[in-house]
Amino acid sequence: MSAPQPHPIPETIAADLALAIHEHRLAPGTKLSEEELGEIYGVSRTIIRAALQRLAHDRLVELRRNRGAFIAQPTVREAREVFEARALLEPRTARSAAERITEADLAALQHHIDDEHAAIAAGEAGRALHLSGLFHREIARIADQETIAEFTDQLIARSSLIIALYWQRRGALCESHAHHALMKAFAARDGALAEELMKNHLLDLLSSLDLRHRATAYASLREALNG
Amino acid sequence: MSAPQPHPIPETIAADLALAIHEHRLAPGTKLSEEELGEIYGVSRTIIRAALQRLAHDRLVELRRNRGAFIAQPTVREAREVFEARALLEPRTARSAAERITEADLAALQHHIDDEHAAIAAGEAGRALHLSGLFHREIARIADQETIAEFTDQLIARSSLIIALYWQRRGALCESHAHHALMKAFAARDGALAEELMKNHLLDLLSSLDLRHRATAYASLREALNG
DNA sequence: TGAAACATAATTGTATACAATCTTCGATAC
DNA sequence: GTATCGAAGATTGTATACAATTATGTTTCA
Repeated sequence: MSAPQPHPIPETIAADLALAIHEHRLAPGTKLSEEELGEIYGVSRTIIRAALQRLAHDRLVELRRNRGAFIAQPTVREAREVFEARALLEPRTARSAAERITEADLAALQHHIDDEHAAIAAGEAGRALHLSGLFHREIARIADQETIAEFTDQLIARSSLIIALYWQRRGALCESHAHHALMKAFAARDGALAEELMKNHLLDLLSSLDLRHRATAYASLREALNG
Repeated sequence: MSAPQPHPIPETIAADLALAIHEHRLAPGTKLSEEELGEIYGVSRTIIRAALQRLAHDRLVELRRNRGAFIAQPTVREAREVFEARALLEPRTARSAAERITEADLAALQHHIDDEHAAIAAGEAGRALHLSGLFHREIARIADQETIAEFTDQLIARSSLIIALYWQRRGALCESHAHHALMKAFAARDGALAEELMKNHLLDLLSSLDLRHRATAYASLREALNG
């Protein structure tokens, strides 16, 4: 959606597409036609190509030469590596965050959790997943490590694709408990506990994936973006 | 250099520019004119813009809207964060590498060290620095963690810029000893030792930076790229 | 002399046109 | 009936043209 922004620069469009991917409105493997995207956003292919290139660099989109752009389909190996990388970065980040978190930060985190619950209650699974990612993103921001936070952002985004492909038992709200426990550690400024909880949380996530099968579900571009 | 490739696609040009940055032929702050680059590489601005966008995503180039592209000038804070991130990723990577390294890998690493020494002996400081980075890059490859290796690549590239800006006492061949010690740990398949050595090596690098002053040195585009 | 304002030039941002490549689908041969 | 070849169509790759913005240098006024 959001066609007529004041400056529909590539960045804006890339962000919109990324959101659609996070929320599972665009499924892995979906072809992203340049002309169609151009019509949807009301810009020329020049802008679309820049946006697609950006997404490709974040590994959310795969560019095949002379073939076009497709929503990425992470392999089993990539899925493992992404969560292993997260398990390397985020626990340490959680520790830093716990050691410097402010009351305002705590309130913001709680807000994310509340929104996530509301989305689950409303049956908006995609939005809930996105908000769950934002929880992790917020922690990286609180830790005040911009460079690592950017890597984490990228890994969270790729996790959305991985979950779309390999998470079979979707209904489970397995994250809620872990996020609540993390909140308690943050509130107590217990860095060691936060680190341990985050580590286990990420390993739980990885083990909850079924890396044997791939789920498949497609949707048209206009359906996913215009709504 | 390297103007008439069979397919001077953006990727090729971005790699060439990245090499020039690694080898300190292009200094931080240098303006990258689209038209001039287009003439140098014999392609239109379309290709150049794609290459610049890619480099911007790797933080080697900064894009200022309506102003143009410039070789990035990492801040003091960014310099610290980059080496902290490396200190978080690379020691673990070195451990994995040590545990699975093959004889062929060892030979390749030794080859890098030899090349580096040859470059130092020949007074090619820029090339030596680049080869020093390749040593780290090779370790990430050996560890067989593609995702983390990519992050490491990016951090190594940014380190080149940081060294250009903040490394005052350049003559010192401070890395040689550390790389030799790492080689011994790898040869002994001693993961714990490799992890420890890498950690200290990176902290040494950070502490050898003078984060109070910025060095400045410019060169013309053609001078840096056509040679 | 110094600063502000304007005109001109240069550079980047975007759209469009054309070329190259791939896909599709039908015809033909076996 | 299947497979292969080929032509038409569609899509991406690149170059160019034009618009928008910024940089520069000159003029004018205090």
